Amino acid sequence: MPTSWQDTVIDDIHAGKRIGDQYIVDMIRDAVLSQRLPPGTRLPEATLGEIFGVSRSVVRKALTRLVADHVVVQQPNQVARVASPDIEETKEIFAARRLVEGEVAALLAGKLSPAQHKELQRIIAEEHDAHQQGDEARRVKCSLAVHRYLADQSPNRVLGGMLADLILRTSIVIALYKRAGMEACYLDHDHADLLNLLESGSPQQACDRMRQHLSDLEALLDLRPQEGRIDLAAILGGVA
Amino acid sequence: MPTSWQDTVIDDIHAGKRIGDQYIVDMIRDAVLSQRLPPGTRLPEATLGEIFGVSRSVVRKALTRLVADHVVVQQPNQVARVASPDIEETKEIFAARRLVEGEVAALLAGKLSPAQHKELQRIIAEEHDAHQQGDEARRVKCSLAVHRYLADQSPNRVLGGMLADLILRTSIVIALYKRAGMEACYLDHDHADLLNLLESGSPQQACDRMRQHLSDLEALLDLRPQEGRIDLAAILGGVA
DNA sequence: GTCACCCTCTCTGTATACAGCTTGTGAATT
DNA sequence: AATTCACAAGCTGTATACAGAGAGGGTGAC
Repeated sequence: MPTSWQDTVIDDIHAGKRIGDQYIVDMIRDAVLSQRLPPGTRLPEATLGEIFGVSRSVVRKALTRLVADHVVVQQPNQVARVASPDIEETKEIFAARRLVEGEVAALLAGKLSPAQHKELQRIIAEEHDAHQQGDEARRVKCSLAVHRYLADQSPNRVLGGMLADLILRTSIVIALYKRAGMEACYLDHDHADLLNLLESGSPQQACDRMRQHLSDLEALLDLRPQEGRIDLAAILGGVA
Repeated sequence: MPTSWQDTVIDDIHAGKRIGDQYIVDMIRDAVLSQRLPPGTRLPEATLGEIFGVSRSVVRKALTRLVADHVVVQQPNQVARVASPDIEETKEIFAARRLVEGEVAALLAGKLSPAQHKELQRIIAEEHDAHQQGDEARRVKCSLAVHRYLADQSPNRVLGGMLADLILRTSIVIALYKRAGMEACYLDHDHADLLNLLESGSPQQACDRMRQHLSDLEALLDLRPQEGRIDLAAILGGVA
């Protein structure tokens, strides 16, 4: 599976890009966000080193940072793995995200610059388009882009950073707990609604709508305490 | 300055403790919390390695983690330093902390176990005692202990973790911006009040009181845009 | 057939070596 | 006296070597 990265990496090297720990962190983060790296995936240092063409020193630094971000878990003398939070932690992540992203929405409400409004509109339009065409991967990417943009544009950058972390962790738990058969987590007009309230609503309205949006998202997951399945996936997991 | 650590470290080694990156992270975190390491202090890898009796590999891992925690800042090819946030970031840290710790207080309100109540009471009593005796260092330690205990006991551990980070960052900015002449940041009955509301108040009341407490704390700082002083301290700084 | 043990292989933890960048110092020049 | 240039020292970035922990498989005894 990481073999598919090889080519990208080689391209980037030829493009003169610098391969360092930042690069590796970005690549892995992105792979987790787009659910190309499922929770529980093994991430041996030597393997990653070969893929990215660097020594273990660099890989280790990248992994340490990813552990701090809660994207990767590491136990002493064991292979690092993509995190796979349990159900309780999942609920806590959503609760935390409601709190933080609700506040970010409130801070942004009524204060969007024309450029910001336009950018959000563009992303949401593309998301809608992707959905129409059934291009699921692109739709997910756009959906994430909406929230990541809000995190980036948060007037309070500390909150913005915290939100960026929570978005990442949310992606992981969605990959873990999305209902089988449910092709996607798509709430049709939510993002457009949200944009309207950010543009012309009160902070309280924007906050409430955001919190509702996130609760709806959480409700699409299957968070009942069904023992077997998750642990199996996580522990036997690998990439197979 | 770090020489004072030497002895502690040697003791710990003889006590059979394992010196690893976790140990170093804890020591530095603690030194920052108790304001023994002022913002801007240089932290060269080799020096830390000698002090703790480990190689740079271990020190580098510890520093990477501290950077992720926003306790230390690192620029390429430059010595790591204790973070020294600017005034704007300081305000953002306080705003974020009001949001998070307010929520934690709300979650805890009316749900304190007898053991939790007792422990908080004990810490607050010791804080009061330390204040009476003019033992400033101990009072600060107790004051921090109150908030750290709340972070630890947060029913939502994700929020708890975020709060722990914010407490650390708050300590740093207090060290940076506390008013000269103002010996301490002590709000006499705030913690006792808070405990009362956590015990018998509504979530909303506890949240509001916590937010107020944090705003009062922020108000004790000197956050006017006075250029020179801070940058001087941070940049010329060192430990001198 | 099953269980226990041992061996091997893989992977991580740590130390160390070397290369390159950055900064400060001192001399030479204007 | 001020300025610039060059050299030297201090530190970081990266690679690599080696030791030790863990997991899995195979073999032997019961």
